Amino acid sequence: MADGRTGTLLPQNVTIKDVAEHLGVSHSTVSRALNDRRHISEEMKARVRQAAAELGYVVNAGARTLRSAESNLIGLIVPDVGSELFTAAAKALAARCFRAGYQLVLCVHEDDPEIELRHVEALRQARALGVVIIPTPGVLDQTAALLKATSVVQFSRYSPKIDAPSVTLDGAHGVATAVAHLASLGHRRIAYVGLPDDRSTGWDRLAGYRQGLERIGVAFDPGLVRLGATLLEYGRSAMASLLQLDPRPTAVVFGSADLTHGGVEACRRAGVRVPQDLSVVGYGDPAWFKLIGPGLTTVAVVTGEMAEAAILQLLRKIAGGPDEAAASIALEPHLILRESTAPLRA
Amino acid sequence: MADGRTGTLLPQNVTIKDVAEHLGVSHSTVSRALNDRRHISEEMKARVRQAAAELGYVVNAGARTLRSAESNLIGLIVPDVGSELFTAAAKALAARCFRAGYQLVLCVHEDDPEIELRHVEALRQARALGVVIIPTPGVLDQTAALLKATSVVQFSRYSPKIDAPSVTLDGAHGVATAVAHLASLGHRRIAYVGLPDDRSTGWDRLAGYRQGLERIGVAFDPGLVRLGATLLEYGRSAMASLLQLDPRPTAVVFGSADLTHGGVEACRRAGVRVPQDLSVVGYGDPAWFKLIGPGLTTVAVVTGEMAEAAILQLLRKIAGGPDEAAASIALEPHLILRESTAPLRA
DNA sequence: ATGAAAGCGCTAACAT
DNA sequence: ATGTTAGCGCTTTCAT
Repeated sequence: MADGRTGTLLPQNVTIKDVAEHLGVSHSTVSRALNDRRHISEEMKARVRQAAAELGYVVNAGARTLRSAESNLIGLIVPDVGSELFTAAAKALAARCFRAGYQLVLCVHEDDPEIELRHVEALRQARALGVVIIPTPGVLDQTAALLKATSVVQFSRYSPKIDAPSVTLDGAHGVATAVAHLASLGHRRIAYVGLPDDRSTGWDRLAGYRQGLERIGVAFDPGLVRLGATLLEYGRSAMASLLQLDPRPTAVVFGSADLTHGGVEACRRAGVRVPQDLSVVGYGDPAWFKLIGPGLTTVAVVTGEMAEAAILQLLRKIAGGPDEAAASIALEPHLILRESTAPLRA
Repeated sequence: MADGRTGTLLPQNVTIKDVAEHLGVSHSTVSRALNDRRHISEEMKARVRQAAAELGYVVNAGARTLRSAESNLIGLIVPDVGSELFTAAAKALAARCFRAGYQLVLCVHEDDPEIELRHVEALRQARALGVVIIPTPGVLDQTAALLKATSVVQFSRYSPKIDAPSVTLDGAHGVATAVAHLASLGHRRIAYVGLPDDRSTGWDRLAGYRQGLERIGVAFDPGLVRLGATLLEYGRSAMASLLQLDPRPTAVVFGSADLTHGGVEACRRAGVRVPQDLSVVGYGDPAWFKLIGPGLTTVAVVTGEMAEAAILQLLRKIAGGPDEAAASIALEPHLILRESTAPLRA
């Protein structure tokens, strides 16, 4: 009764055997023809292709995976899907994967280690070939263990638990440069709004802030620092609270694009003029930063380059087997000077 | 020699047979235990789970797919990965898929129908359960045919070739409303910068522009219309050329977020003040639109709602089989009034 | 150049 | 409650 092969409308289950039967040949011949193997006549190849097309044959990737023990899946594991960083990574990965015949599995963990684990499990189950991961701050041991069986590259963030090379940004350098720039304009009360220091990107950039201050001989003042993870909203509230201070900071450096976004919003709401009342250095460089007020001075992340570097590392690892050596690299950000910073006014 | 099962460092290929052997039971018992089937003692379940964990067993999704003829893969096919729309769709889909135990395959076609086809082929090969697609303007027949074998929902754009319901936005309504708003401020020379009319989103919004003009009794003037697809750059150049006109338009409506972005940039470069010299209505509402100048008046797309609607449709189709009826729906955008439009000056 | 047969890892129908 | 067996669709020996 429930025979999938009768004339039910959908030609769902056409297999290599059906094609073979249709042609009166063996199914291995069909396989050879379709896969362009040797020891098969051109004529047969043509006939098989023809028949396959007519019958609507579609190779079953699952069966192939079963035989070869490897899929064509590459996992992209990220905290969220709206960030500049994600966009760059996804864009580069998508293009490269497509060209190489891989499929890209998108996994969003929202900074939840449990969700992250479940994604990694699913990728292992699917015998994913490789993984690009922006890890959560609290990667679980089990996650790290599972990841060992695959080619992995850490992207943007780095977790020491995960035994895989990383492609990151030298955030410390970026933020230190921002502080130096502000100092050169005469600023001394420089605030910092950044990510929590439980993640590599957080402590890295915070360290840069401290280094920057040290170099200009200004003591670190915890009262001028705000760290938080809810990004947009936190940027708003942190900036608002800094504006309450007396004396106010004369400049502020942000540690993420979303925090910058929130901070700028807060300034606007409070009627604070940038850069007349407050100099601002953002972090990251979404295309719209240049449209904010007179254009936002910012620590520009070379997202495209980072993404390309990560993908190339991954593809190399995949091609070279699990032992392919691969070094972690950290790219240098650079300061883009626009109009949101100005000399300190007496 | 090349025995995967010897003590090579990676415990790659642990199968249920290995677990069974380890326990001295049959592999079907292991399967039952692992899948929580009936007719199996709690004790055995526990022993099997324990052993599986110890040996590092990971189920082979490929084999499972082979048996069941269905994978747990859902395809998301989109033109690009940076847009507000994509972000909304990916976010909603990712969350829902995760909860339902599906994996999300990201496919980027860059508006190239050939690439689109290859993605659809790959998804068919992988026996994807369902597909959410923002189709290219020129969907190929073969693509449409392949898509028939799967549960599909069209998102944002609609292609008549594809036999699947769509969740779109009533762009005509949105743009017409924008025109009406400008007319109420006294504007008559209202320009339009939009997408090419080869895609549903293009002609739809253009139609809205014409309707809007008609209602206020202004003749359609092709000289005030610019249509292009390269988005950001086109927005810039189209706006620049409109600003050359004599007499200039006193207001402009955009037909996409990226075009808006480019257009605003062009205004800024040309030293045109918004809204004093030119009233501007954008399209879409990325979070940063409110930070542009005094805040951008815009046709707000309810991306979140759209995405949710699309996902729900898809999940329903997947659950209900291929014959599950599903109606196309078009959501209403609404105008968000900020400060980029002003009464016409004499 | 082609066919026959085995087996990848899993589930499920059918014994016991 | 557990074991035996077959078969999903494919690739790949090994025969012929």
